[in-house]
Amino acid sequence: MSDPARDLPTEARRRPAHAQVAREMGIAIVTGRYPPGSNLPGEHEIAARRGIARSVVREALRMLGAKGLLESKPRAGTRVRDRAEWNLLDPDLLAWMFEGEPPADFVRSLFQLRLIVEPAAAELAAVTRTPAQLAAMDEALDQMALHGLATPEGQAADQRFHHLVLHATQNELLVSLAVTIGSAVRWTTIYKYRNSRHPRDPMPEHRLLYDAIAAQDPAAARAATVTLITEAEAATAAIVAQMAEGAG
Amino acid sequence: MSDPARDLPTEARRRPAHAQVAREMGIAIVTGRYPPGSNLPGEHEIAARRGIARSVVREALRMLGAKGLLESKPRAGTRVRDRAEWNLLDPDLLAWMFEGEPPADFVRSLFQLRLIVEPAAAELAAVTRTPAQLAAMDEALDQMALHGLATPEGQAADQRFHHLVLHATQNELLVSLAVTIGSAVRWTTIYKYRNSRHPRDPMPEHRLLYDAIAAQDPAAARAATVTLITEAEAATAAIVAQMAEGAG
DNA sequence: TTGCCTAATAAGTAGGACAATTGAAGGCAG
DNA sequence: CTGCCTTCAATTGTCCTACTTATTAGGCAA
Repeated sequence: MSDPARDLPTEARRRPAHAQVAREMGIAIVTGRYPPGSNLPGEHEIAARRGIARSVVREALRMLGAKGLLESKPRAGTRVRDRAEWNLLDPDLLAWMFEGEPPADFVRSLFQLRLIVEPAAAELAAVTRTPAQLAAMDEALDQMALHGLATPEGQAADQRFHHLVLHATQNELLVSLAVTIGSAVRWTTIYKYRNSRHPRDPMPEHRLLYDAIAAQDPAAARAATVTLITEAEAATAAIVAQMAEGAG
Repeated sequence: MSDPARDLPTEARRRPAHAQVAREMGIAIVTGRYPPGSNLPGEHEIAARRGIARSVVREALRMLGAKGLLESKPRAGTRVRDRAEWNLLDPDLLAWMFEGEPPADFVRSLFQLRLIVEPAAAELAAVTRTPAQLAAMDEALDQMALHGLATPEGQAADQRFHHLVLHATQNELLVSLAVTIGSAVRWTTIYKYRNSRHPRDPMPEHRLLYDAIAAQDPAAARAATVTLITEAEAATAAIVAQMAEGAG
């Protein structure tokens, strides 16, 4: 009952120190506090400043290096690599991007990518889906309709439905993309329902997509997906504009 | 003078130990030697077996963990995560996949992804490309025609051309995808020209794509890209079949 | 000016020690 | 016998300290 900070997704609950440090430094980098080409403080200094061991710092730096953010050389120090070399499709990186204020250009890129990948995936899924997957999609939509998209359960069902569609393509690279995109889309959904109440009921479109996949109609599946994403983008754009208004 | 193994691209030239270990263990994991769900040897044991310090092992494990391959917990050890949680869009992971024998299903997924992303990107690029980018593409194609695709220079020019197309979309997520896909495609190209001599001259199709982008004709750009990838896939499939024949 | 050589510096590696966590064995009560 | 609880031990997590290696800046000589 009295468990403080349990339903606060922003606060981490007892993660290893190296993961914590990696997260904080990763956010600092992707939000521009350490711009590409600049050097990070030395390992000793970072460790001393945070009161932790150098090994922890090094493990964190290795993690960020594995994501393409950093490059370390003796004597030269640790440099932030050029943005083009970052592995932006990394789920952590995506999430960290949205920790700062959302860059409008990045959101645009994200929806553009969705508009490229997901309609094509829906086409594929309409052909390759199994009956079992179809049933799972049906159930996810039921859950979604039951709870509504304003609730965490409903949002989870939404995510599950879209993930199922990607998964049905039998293409593990597309599934991997789904995880990445999904983590980012979660953010837009949260903001959408935080700032405006029920902008539109997306259930009819979702059902349309489901019906197309059930009927194994690729063209209809594509059309339904395009509609879905386009509307989501429009809604998000409205929110972003509203926020910019409020800020300006 | 006496510097052995200097011009061997397969062998790493003095990389840090932690990167070396991460690479070797990463390959062992993605090629199935440590299957998902299984536990790795303990950190002490790995260190002792390889004759290195545990700190080096831990840094390597953190790198693999950052790519979604591992999950470590006290007492429970370090477990290989489920394949669905791997970050397959990571360039290193992609490269490591091809260190073993190429999984046919994975190659299929790769070309399917290319067929989804690159034609759409070409459409975009045809509209958004700048004159400077167009000129760079032209030069890359000239280099490609000059050296031929059988040479490293020609292959580099090919990569550069495709990268330029993606870059012209002004979408950094697509660019990031390009790096990933490109690193994998490099493998297929190498094999293609190692096992069969000049299966087909791809220059006309490349020029067709260039002309479409120059004319800002999205439909033509899409069509040309589809042709390019389809032919590359057919050629690769033939090689894979040939290799399977030779193996069986 | 140019080239080499030295020295300073920061990352890389090693190795040991202890703490924290947690899964599992074993004991206790029902 | 069953199920909960305690205790234990194994493994990762963290810290420390020393040393090594690579790299570059800057001095020195030609």
